[in-house]
Amino acid sequence: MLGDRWSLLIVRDMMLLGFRTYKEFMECYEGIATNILADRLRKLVAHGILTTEADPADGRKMIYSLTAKGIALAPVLTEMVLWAAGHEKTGNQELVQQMRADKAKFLAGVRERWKGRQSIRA
Amino acid sequence: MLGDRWSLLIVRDMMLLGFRTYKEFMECYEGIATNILADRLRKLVAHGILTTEADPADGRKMIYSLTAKGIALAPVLTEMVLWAAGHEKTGNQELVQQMRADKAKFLAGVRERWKGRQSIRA
DNA sequence: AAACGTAACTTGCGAAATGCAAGTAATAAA
DNA sequence: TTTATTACTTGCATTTCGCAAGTTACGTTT
Repeated sequence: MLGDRWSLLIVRDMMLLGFRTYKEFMECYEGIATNILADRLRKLVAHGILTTEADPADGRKMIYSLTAKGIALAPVLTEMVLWAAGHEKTGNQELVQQMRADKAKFLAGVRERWKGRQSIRA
Repeated sequence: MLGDRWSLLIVRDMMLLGFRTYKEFMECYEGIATNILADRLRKLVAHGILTTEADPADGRKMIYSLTAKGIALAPVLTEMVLWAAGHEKTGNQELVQQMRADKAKFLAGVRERWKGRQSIRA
């Protein structure tokens, strides 16, 4: 269900970088095909990890949100980031430091930031 | 590097179910193609997550072992199992109970069980 | 209001990855 | 010495993917 090249990256970057729109994903990932991005977003919604809603401020935009189930992936992603930081060359050392310094606090922060940002339709 | 359908399952089942040989993986996973299994094992070795060595007791067998880098994936896999258990229908509730009851103890147990079982070539 | 730009897609096509069936080589068991 | 087992490889059809080029709906500029 998350066992492909892009799905977890999408969730990670929503959670850690605050991505919310198609365009943000498209511009961030080199190599992702636009049909694949659309497909992955659709599947993540179908699996109850994301929701979509139209942006009230701009009718062209769709806003993606993490559901509770999606936010619950935070510990998985945190451990993955920490593993990668310890065993591979990775960027965003600042984030890694935060995670390492106090994991529980970091996770609480993630959950706090997503409070209220979730769409009504859980 | 782990972003495909099988790699993490292979590591998970080595870690949690004690799989060590090609045959064990082949019989366990429905749908995995034998060339793909060979390819994934090769790539995991190339990435330093596994090592291979001939079984001294049976010349036909190759024994796969987790490296320190592979064992370091334990927290990732644990969080994934817990997430899946909480949000999807999964099996092996006994294991899940153990993880939930005392995560640190569970992880210590995993590391302990793999002590000495690693091949000489780290 | 006409023209242009932008966001989120879909479609078509060649290339790469995958699943499946059928080998093969080395070793072990009968 | 024949048969079984283990760990693969090879060939081929199917599926998935990356890339380029639309398409549709909306927003912005003039």
